[in-house]
Amino acid sequence: MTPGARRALEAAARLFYERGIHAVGVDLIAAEAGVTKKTLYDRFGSKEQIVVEYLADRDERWRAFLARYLDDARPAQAARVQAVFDASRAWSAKHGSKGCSMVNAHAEISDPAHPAFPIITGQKQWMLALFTDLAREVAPDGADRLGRSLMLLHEGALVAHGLNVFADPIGHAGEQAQALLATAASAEAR
Amino acid sequence: MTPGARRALEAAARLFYERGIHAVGVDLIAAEAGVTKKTLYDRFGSKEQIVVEYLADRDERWRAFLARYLDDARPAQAARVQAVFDASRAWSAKHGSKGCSMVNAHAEISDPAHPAFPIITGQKQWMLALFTDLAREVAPDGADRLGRSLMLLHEGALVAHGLNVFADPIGHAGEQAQALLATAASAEAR
DNA sequence: TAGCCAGTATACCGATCTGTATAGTGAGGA
DNA sequence: TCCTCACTATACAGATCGGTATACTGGCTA
Repeated sequence: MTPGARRALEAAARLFYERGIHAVGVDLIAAEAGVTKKTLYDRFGSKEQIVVEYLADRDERWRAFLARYLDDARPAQAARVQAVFDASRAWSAKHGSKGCSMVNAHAEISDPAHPAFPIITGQKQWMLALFTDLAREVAPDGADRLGRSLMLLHEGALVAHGLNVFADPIGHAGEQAQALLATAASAEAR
Repeated sequence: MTPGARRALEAAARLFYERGIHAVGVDLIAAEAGVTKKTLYDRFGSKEQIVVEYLADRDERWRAFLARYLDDARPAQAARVQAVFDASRAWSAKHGSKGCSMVNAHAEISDPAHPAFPIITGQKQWMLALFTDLAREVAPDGADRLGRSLMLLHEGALVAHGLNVFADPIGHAGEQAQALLATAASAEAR
């Protein structure tokens, strides 16, 4: 990716997240990135493609960001579940608090045939699979149920954080997740 | 509200929810409602005001919709918590499955000074207060914590439902909520 | 009968939208 | 030296944006 393209994608990412996708025009992206529209269309071809690469890049960065937290928390699975919530809190602190960019993008993209659609749904599927995998060692029999519960707590916490419903919802969700893990583990030990 | 204004608000509500607020223009709203733009601006004054009344109307309708479920479930508080999730599932089935209109609107409204902002945050605050109130009788000491957990489950379920992460997330959240209530009640009985 | 009111139809305003066109600049490599 | 590549600058196209203007119609009510 050329320097101009990189600056453009960074500017687009910031603007899309802060103001919404439809509210941001290509002229503004170009101006904020210090490139011309010509450069934008030479590199990306369309605004839609910029949106796609914005979301794909977010997803990729989040997974890499999370991977470090998960690695550091090995090997206990309960600690690794906690690491997901810790990573989310750190990510939110760094990238702003308007909630999940995938959820927000989904609010603006109605057409399931939109090329960004599989990125959005894929990210959520991946997170569900992650939670289910983490749950499997703690409670093999109830892994699916436990994974889904962890997923709901996590998604709810991101929303509550974005809308500022109460203080530190991600921390609260992490604590609740630990309680869930403990209950599930003792239930299977029976 | 005049007949034309009512049709306009109904059309706007449907279009805003399905396609997003910024993606829908006033010309389209007028065309879909079978009114002219003159009528729109005579009745509402601005697109922003249409957005405000759309969200305020949604909020009002949801509270009335929920109130019937809550009343029918009296007096047991656990049943009333379940009623919130039952109401959410019925509401989603009736109004479409793109998640919470408040969360989606928040994704598109960046300015906290926007007149729709207090409606969005107010709705979430009201839901948190409701869950906390319901939790109070079950577990007086841990009502705040329990209320927040129920809130996270509920919000997470709405997101998961909108993004179609897995089947029937609202039902799953309801079950999880019941488990939480049972645990909290027995913990306080100790 | 007169006036008001909600509505229609149509045309227009300036601004902004995505996207394209032409022309030119400066650096690096074969 | 010559070509390619990334980039700048500027102008413009066609459509749509939110919002306004003028002129008119039908129904209700005082």
